[in-house]
Amino acid sequence: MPNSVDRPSLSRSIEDYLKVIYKLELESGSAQTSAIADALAIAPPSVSGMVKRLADAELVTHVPYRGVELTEAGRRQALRMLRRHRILESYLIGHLGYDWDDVDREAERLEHAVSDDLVERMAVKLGNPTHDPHGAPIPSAAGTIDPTRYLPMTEIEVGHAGRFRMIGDADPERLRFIASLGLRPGAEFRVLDRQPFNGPVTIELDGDRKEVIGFALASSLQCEQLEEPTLP
Amino acid sequence: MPNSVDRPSLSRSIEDYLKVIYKLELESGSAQTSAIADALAIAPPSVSGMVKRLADAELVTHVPYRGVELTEAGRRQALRMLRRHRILESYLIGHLGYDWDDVDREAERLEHAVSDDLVERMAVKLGNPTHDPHGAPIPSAAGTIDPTRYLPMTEIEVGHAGRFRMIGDADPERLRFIASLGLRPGAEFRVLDRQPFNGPVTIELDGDRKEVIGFALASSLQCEQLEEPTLP
DNA sequence: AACTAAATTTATGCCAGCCTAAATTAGCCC
DNA sequence: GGGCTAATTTAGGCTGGCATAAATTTAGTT
Ligand SMILES: [Mn+2]
Ligand SMILES: [Mn+2]
Ligand SMILES: [Mn+2]
Ligand SMILES: [Mn+2]
Repeated sequence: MPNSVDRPSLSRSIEDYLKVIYKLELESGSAQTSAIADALAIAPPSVSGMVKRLADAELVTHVPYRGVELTEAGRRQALRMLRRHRILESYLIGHLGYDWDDVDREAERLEHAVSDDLVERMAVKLGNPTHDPHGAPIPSAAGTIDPTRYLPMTEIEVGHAGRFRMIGDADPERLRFIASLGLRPGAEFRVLDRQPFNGPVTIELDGDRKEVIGFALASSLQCEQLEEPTLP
Repeated sequence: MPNSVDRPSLSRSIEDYLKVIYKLELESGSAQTSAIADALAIAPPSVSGMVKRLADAELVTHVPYRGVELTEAGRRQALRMLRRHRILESYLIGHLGYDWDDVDREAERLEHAVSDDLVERMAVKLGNPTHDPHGAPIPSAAGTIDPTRYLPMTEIEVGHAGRFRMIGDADPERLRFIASLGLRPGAEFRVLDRQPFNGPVTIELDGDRKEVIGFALASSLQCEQLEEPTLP
C-alpha cells in the first residue's frame, strides 16, 4: 500500500502562521487577522491573503471579518511544529550549551528544516521530555498535549505559596532578568504582598530572599497556587 | 562601531547554487549553465536567470555562453556552506546516531537554517574535525580548506598499497554497499588486479579478503597511493 | 437611524524562483 | 565560409509571499 495521504509539506510561512493561530486560539479563544499580523510582523492585507490560502488548503476555517479557526488538520500541524520547536530548544540547551534566553531564535528557523526523524532522535537523547526549558508542554509525537492552564503570578493570593511553571520565550532580556532573580520553572515562592492598581508583587524565595516584581512582569509568569495560606 | 558590512543573508537557493558552482569548479575547472542545471535538477533557463542575479550580487562573474566563476565573496560563502554541511553531517553521525548514508539529505536542509554560532558549537563538541564522515575536508571557520587531491581507485597501480580517503555522499545505496565491503575512509588496501577496457579492480583488504569492484564504482573511490609495490 | 473609528478585505504591484517555447550563439565539420 | 548541432539566453508566464492604497464591513456612539 503506498502512502495513503501525500502531504505536499508546508512552507515555512504556513508553518509559522499555524503556530501563531494555535497560540492565539489558546490565549484568547480566537485568532483575528490583526493579531496574526502583529505576531508575525506582517501587514494585515498579507494575512488576509494567506488566510485565503490556508482556508483553501483546509488548514483553517475562515469567517470573513470575524477571524480564523484551525481545522483538525491545521491543529495537528500546529502541534507538530510546537513539538519540533520545543524539542529543539530543549536539545540546544541540554546538549549544545545554549542558555534559555537565546534558543528561541535558533529554534524558530530550525523547526522548519529538521525531519521528523531527527526530532525524534533528539527527543530520545533528552529522555522524551514533557516540558521545554521555559516550562511549555511538549506535544507528543502522536499529537496530544498537556492542557494544564496556569495563573499569572499576579493572581496568586497573598499568603499562598506558589510554583513558577512557565514563561514566554520570545523576549531574551526578560528571560535573563527572571533567571537573575533565581526564578526557573519549578521554583517555589510565597506571595508576601500585592499592591493594588496593577502594582508590584512581593514574593519570598528560598525561604528568606525577598523580591519585588512589577505587575507587567509578574503577569507574564505563569504559576500554580500551592496551598492554603500560613496563618499568622 | 556598527557592523561594518551588512550582508543581507543569502537565500536557500543561492546557497545551494554557490556550493554547486564551487564543486564544479573544483572537479572540472569551470561551471557551465547546463552542469549547474543538472546538479540542482533545475531547467537551464532558470539557471541563466539565477546566474544574472548572482552576478549582480557579485558572488560570481559571468561570461555569456561560457560559464560562471566564483568571486572571492562567492567562494567564501561556498566554503562557509561546505563547512556547515560537513560539520552537520559529522554531528548527526557522531551525536545523533545517523549512518553515513542518510546524513546528506538532512544536512542539505539544515545547512540553510543553522546559525554560525550553532555550527561552531557542534564543531567544538566534535573536537574540531578536519574531515567529514565521507572523507571530505571541512573548511575552517576562517575559510581555508585542505587542497589535497586524491586519485580514483582505478588509477592506483597494480601491486601498490592504497588508502581509501573520500567518497561522494549523495548516493545512499552506493554508501551502504561500500560500507558492506568494509571500506571506510582511512581503510588500507592493496590492488591485486586491474582489468583493461574499464574493467573491474580487484583489491585485498585486511591482508586476506579479496573484493572485486566494478570500474564505475572504483572510479568514485578517491584514494591515495601508498608505497612501492611489493616484489614478487 | 446615522455617523464614525477600527478592523478587514480587495485591488494592485513587486520580487524570488521556477517553468516552457523560441531565439541566439558557439563550435565543429566539410 | 556555410551549415549543422548543442548549449545558452531571451521572452513570457506562473506561484508564493510580501507590500501599500482604497474600499468595505463591523460595532460602538449619539
Ligand atoms: Mn521558542
Ligand atoms: Mn519558525
Ligand atoms: Mn553531504
Ligand atoms: Mn542545501
